[in-house]
Amino acid sequence: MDAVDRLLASTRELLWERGYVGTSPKAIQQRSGVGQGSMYHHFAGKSDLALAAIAQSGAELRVSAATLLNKPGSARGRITAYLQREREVLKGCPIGRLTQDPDVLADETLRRPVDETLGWVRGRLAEILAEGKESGEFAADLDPIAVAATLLAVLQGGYVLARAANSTEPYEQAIKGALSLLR
Amino acid sequence: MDAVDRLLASTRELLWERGYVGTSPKAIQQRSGVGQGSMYHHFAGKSDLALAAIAQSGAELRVSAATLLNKPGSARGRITAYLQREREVLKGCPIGRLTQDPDVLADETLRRPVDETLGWVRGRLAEILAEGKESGEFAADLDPIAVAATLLAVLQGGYVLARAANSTEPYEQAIKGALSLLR
DNA sequence: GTCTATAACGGGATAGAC
DNA sequence: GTCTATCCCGTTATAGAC
Repeated sequence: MDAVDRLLASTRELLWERGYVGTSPKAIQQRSGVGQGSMYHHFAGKSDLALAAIAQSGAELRVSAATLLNKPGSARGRITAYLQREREVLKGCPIGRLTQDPDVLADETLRRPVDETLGWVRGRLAEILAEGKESGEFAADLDPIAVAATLLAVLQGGYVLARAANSTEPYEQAIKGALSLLR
Repeated sequence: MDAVDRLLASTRELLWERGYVGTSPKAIQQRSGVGQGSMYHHFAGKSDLALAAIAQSGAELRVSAATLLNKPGSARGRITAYLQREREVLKGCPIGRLTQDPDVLADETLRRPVDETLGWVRGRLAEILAEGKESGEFAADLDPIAVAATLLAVLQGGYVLARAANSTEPYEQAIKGALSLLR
C-alpha cells in the first residue's frame, strides 16, 4: 500500500470516527505513518484529502448496497436483506454522519458526494418498491418514493438512537418496526 | 438576561450549529458577549457549559413533544400531529446531532441527557401506540416499542437526508411514507 | 517524493488584579 | 463578578533542503 492509499484509508477512518471538524491533518499523518511533506505533496490540504476519502467511501457504500439490492428474489426479500444486513451500528454510517459536519455542508464540493450517495440509495429502493408494487407484493397505493425515503431514514435514524443509547437495541427495534409496517 | 443565561443560550446555539467538537469557549464568549473571566467564574469549562446547555435543550424538547402528545384526541391524530409539526429541518435536531460527536459519546455525563431525552420520546410514543392498539385504531399485532423506535428514527434520519440534499424534500417524503405505512 | 523548520493563529484554560 | 495577561499545545499550512 503506497502513501496515497494509506492516507486515504486513514482519512476515511478518522472522518468516520471523528467527522471532518474533528479530524486534523496531523492525526491523518500519524495514523497513516506518512510524513508531513509527503502528505502535502500528494494532496493540496485537508479538504482535498477529505473529498477523495468521501468519494471512495460513497462508492464503496453503493457497491455493497447494490450487491444486496440487485440479487434475484422478491422485492420484499431484497429490502428485508438490505435492512437486516450486518452493520457496525454503534459506529454509524460513514456517509450519513458527515451531514452533521457544518464545514462539509458549507462546501458544495464536499456535500455533493454525500448527497449523491444517499440519493442513489433512495432511488434504488424506490425502484424495488415500485417493482414489488407491480408484482402485487405491496399495496397498490404504496408510494415508492416516499417509502424509500422512510426506509433509508429509519436506517440513518436508527444509528442516531443506537449511539445515544450506547446500545444496538433501538436500532434493531426501529428496523423490526419498519419491516412490520411494510407488511 | 444575565451572564449565565446568555452563556447558555449561546452554547445551545453553537452546539446545534457546529456540535461539541466544533464549538470553542472563545466562540461562546464572543456570541454571548460575556468575557473570559466571567465565563470561567460561572462554569468550570467547556464540558461543564455543554452539560448545562444540553440538559436545557433536552428539557425543552420534552416539553414541546409532551405538549403535542398529551393533547386529547385519537392516538393516530396525536402521532400525526407530532410527526408533522413544524421543524427547522435543515438545522436538524439539537439533541440528535450530538450523537455524532465523539467527545459527547465518550463522556457518560454528556451522553446521559441525550440518551434520556430520546429515550423519553420513544417511551411516550410507545405508550400512545399501545393506547391506539387497545382502542382498535391500530392492528392487534402492532409492536408499540418497535414502531415507536421506527417513528423516532424516521424523524432523526429525515434530518440526515434533508441535510445531505440541502432540501427539506426527503424529510417530508420520509414522514409521508411513515404515516402511510401506519395506516 | 520525503524530510525538517518555521510560522501565524486558535483552543482551552489558569492567575491574579480590580 | 469581571477584566487582562499569560501559557502551552494543536491546527493548518508553507519553504526549502535532501
